[in-house]
Amino acid sequence: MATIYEVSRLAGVSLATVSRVMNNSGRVRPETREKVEAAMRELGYRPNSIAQSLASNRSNSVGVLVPELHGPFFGTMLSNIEAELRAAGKHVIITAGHSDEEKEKDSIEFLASRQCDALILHVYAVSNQYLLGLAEGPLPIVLIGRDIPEMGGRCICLDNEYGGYLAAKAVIELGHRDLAYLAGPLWKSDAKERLAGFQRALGEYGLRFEHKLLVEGNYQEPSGRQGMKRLLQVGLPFSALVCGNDEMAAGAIAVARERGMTIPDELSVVGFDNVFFTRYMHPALSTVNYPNDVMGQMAARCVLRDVYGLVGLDIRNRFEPSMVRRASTMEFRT
Amino acid sequence: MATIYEVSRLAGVSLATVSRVMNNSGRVRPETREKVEAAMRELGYRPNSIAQSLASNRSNSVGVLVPELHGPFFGTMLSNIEAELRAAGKHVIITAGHSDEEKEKDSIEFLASRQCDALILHVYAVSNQYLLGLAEGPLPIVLIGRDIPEMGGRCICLDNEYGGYLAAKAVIELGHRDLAYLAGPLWKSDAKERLAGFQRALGEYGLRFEHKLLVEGNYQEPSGRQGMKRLLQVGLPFSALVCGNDEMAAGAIAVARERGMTIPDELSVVGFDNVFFTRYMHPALSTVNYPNDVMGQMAARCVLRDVYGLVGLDIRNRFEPSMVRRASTMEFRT
DNA sequence: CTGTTAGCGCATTCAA
DNA sequence: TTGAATGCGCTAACAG
Repeated sequence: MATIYEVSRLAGVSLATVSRVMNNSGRVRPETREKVEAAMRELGYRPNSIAQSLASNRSNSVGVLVPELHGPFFGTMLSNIEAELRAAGKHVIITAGHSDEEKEKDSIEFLASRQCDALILHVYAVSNQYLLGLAEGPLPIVLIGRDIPEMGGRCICLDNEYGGYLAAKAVIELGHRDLAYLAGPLWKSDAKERLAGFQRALGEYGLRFEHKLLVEGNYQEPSGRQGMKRLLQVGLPFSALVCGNDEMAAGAIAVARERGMTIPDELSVVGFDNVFFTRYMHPALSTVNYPNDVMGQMAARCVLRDVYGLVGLDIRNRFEPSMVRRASTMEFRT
Repeated sequence: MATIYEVSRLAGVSLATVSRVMNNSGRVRPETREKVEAAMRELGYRPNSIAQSLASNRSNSVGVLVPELHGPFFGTMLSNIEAELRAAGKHVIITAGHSDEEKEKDSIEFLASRQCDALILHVYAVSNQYLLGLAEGPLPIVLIGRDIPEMGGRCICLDNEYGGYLAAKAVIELGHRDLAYLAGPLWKSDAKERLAGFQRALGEYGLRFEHKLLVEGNYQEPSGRQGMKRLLQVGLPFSALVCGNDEMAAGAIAVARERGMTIPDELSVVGFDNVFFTRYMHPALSTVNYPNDVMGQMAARCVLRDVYGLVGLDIRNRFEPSMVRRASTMEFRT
């Protein structure tokens, strides 16, 4: 690997000059620049970014922490974050926090020790207090999917409560009056908010919230299956099921089908997130759209602007969910 | 941020000693070690990994290049790579190559300039020659999903040909004699191999391969829809459809259903990869299992062993696909 | 067992 | 516009 020193010798200039042409910093006479560039080409020179980082105290890499790397939800988010950052020449270091406080903190430490210039976090387990403390430190952070007002514009989030509201409203307006709810893990703020929105809709339409028809899952498909079984055991009738996310909806539908129910004729089902596979399901799942792709992009732009000083970036912080009507819901019929 | 120098002063020892306790290198008297550790704790010291990398010429990070970050297939692969490497204290830098030669090379340059200790690559577009050239360079690489014999044990791959064979065999043994094939992009080696296996099975069972019932897609769901439409236009009957991957199978099934066909009664469908959503489909998709999770793990172990010198790791290079029979296939009936 | 010393490859003053 | 000098924080001989 050629170093800057060899380039400078071949070009007959000093280290500093080579550094200047690399970074377009300071004035360099065009002819000198040419000489240097020729030397770089001849040697196949590639700057050592580690050394650059050490000298400039800037690593050009941003750490990203999401709950999981697999699964339909975070993949698209990561994809957009990477694309946006990569286009700006920044590296992405990715870790998974597994919704566990210990692991989330561990990941953050991990990324921080790697001298990331900024962190993009989608975390569940760590407290707001912890995050605020972190935000006061020297390492800039941007949050996705979590709203902490004190953090100013450093949160990219969705109105989950309204999403839950929309989901309930969608089936209520189809005439359903007995709704069950298959919640995500209620210690997670988004799951709790979605449920709250659901309950608000019931209230607005004068429907009673039936506690027995609320079951808590963990956002995974198997818990959707389990939850559906529990709901059926309750013995109370319900003609519509609203789910905390799409994966649980998929599980619930599978169980309903095993029990001989047809969807949507005997049961309308609504998911949440609008992950890609909802279109492949049969019937295609009605769900609440979560624009996690552009939200990922916005988080990336946030660090591009705040940390790397890029200007003229279009950035939005708050997003509204929207209802996507497909085939898993239909009018209530007795 | 406290530096090693401040720690050494507080502990009343030299830089070198602090370095030794950090890296467990060289003998250090227990009491000295204690003093140093106490000082580190008191200062909340975290080593600057950039500086470590520069000094040791080792970045403790491995670059990973996959075609896409989203989608069901690579997510689980990445997840396992990250987990395995992370457990060993290594960082993962992820980029996407988008099956484009330019972008793949670009990504590799990108990762190399970041001083990765090794690269794990799942690439389609770059040539074997290019990869062999790369492998001769100073940067160790491990390939997933691609077999280049000259690379020795540095390939983790699946017998795609056999997978295609199994898929065809599965429906043939159910009595189907008219099979259609919805291929992946045939310039990709895995797509080509899967098709070859399919054809071999036909031959072994004395069936003729009908060119008109071969359609090429691009591994994405919309191309599955398109492909299915094209197949139906051909006018030749077929009672079974074998697909190059699960996403295309999902698209094909959607179209079949729009045309009023019932699956599997009127058409048996087989996918490939066994991605997670095949279980959520209705009917659940019969498919060929691709153990990309453990394959990712094995690739990670490969670099752990070859680059970081870990020993005692269980590593397998070649994997066999297996048929997963679910509900989308059934016996042929006239 | 511990301290001294010399870089790793580059950015960045300050002079010239 | 350019060059010389200094240091980023740490590892790795080498010496003691």
